[in-house]
Amino acid sequence: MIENVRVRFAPSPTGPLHIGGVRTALFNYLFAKKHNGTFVLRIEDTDQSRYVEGAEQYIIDALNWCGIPYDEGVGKEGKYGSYRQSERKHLYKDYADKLIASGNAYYAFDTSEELDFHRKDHEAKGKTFIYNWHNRLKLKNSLSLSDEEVQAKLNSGDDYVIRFKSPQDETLHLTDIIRGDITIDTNVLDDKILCKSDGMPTYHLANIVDDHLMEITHVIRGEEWLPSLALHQLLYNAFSWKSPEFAHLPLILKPTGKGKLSKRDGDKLGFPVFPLEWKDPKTGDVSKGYKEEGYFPEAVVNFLAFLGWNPGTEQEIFSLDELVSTFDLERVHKAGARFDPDKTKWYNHHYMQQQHNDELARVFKSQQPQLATIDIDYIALVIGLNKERATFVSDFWDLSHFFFEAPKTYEEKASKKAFKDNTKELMEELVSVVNSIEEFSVENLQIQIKSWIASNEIGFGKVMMPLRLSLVGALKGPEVFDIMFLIGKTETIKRIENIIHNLQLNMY
RNA sequence: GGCCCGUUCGUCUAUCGGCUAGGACGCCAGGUUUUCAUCCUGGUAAGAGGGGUUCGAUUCCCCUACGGGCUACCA
Repeated sequence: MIENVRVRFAPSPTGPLHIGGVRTALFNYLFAKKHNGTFVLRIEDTDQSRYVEGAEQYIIDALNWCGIPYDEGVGKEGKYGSYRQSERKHLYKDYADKLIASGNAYYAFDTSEELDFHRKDHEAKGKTFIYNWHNRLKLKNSLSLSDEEVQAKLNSGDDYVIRFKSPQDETLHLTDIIRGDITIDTNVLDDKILCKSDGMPTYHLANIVDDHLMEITHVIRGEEWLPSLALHQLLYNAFSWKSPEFAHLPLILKPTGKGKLSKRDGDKLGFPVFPLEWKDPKTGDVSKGYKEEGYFPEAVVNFLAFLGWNPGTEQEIFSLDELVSTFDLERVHKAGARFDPDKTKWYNHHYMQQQHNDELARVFKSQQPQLATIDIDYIALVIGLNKERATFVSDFWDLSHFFFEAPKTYEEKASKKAFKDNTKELMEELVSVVNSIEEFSVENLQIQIKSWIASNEIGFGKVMMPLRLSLVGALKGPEVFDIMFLIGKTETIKRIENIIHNLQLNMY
């Protein structure tokens, strides 16, 4: 047990939270809970131009739906607030100034156009433009310009950024909990911008300052941040702060093809990429969500936990509590994991079996207009008979519509198989058998019908197949006797008579 | 292009120098269910390639190949 663990999930409110983001949040949550620590949600909204209305609330809703709520953050203010970086803006400038004072950062006046030119110019010559030790004295900044010039520019209100002065000729030894030791030559690092010309900090500065101020002990984030680790470590060193420990999670990749999982993959292959449905406020485009598609949060969490992590045993079904006690960052896999929609469905089918029938009935009823007037207890009984073959609540109608309405047609292929010369006569006899059953129970139905078939040496298939067809309209569904019992004696007879009527018309 | 990270069945993965390479999803077959599905049993299928180190390498090292990420006044 590690003491006083504080971790954070720090998304940017630029759109709906991607399923990969949910997994990052989940691993943070699991690690925090495992060590009786605190899970913080911090909103990294330093880029006003990318801010999307509703995204922040979406993130909060998504975490809540998954059952991995944060302990501290927006709306749950603790002693480290505010938890929105836009509201912490005033903090960062002081820290940037400290870095300038200590010689670890400097002002730079190069315009975006000038930098673009340098990049293109280098590219044309087959080189890469990196703003760092080897050319910073040739560019416009407080290292190359005289103090007077710098002061004049600052006073006149010229745009400037603050850059980190990355060191020369050093070898950095970094440690990642998942990947072990990583070695970096500081000469390939560039002088990253810490403060933008609009006065806002970039991710790098805000992130380090906030993680320090919020006393974050472990930074668990996606692998896309690995290249920034050196800079971040250097920043901690420059401030003489103890850095947290780092763990970079493998990325979630497309089910097929190249690259990381994207919104487009979900559209193309027909599975959600977001936990909740999202309507883009600008375009009006709607993206599917796991919740709305009928996934249970337990299934999503269980599946996500196994993308990049495993317990080392053969157990694959884990409740959130079990995950908390079993989770271990050391067991996180290093390589990216392809997303597998089939396995998600398998998990959902599993968790479907654990749902209560009355709760499923409630959801089913609310989704299906035809069920508006049907008694909820009856629906729950139907659910009980069909649950094991359902993956989603939305499967139930196809699976069980004949419990609510008589079949209107009989499946052609099944009819050919079921209807023989004497079927009409057999069904007529069956009606009287059914009619004679006083106490209409599954057991009695089974006993009476089976003994009638046996004593007349009819052959089970000749009765059971047309009977099923009369009740269901197809050769599928639960036990016939269960169906007969649930729909009741009157309806059962009505349906058998209906098939007799159809046979008389020689429709088959 | 440069830098960093990675590479076991189609997919998710186990193995921390002894392997007849295990499990799960998917797929296929059989059984149960006088239906369909579920379920059960079985099958299919893998350590990128080449060098080392070692009595012995999937496991450790190097090279190559391939994959991924980063390379913005985005996070």
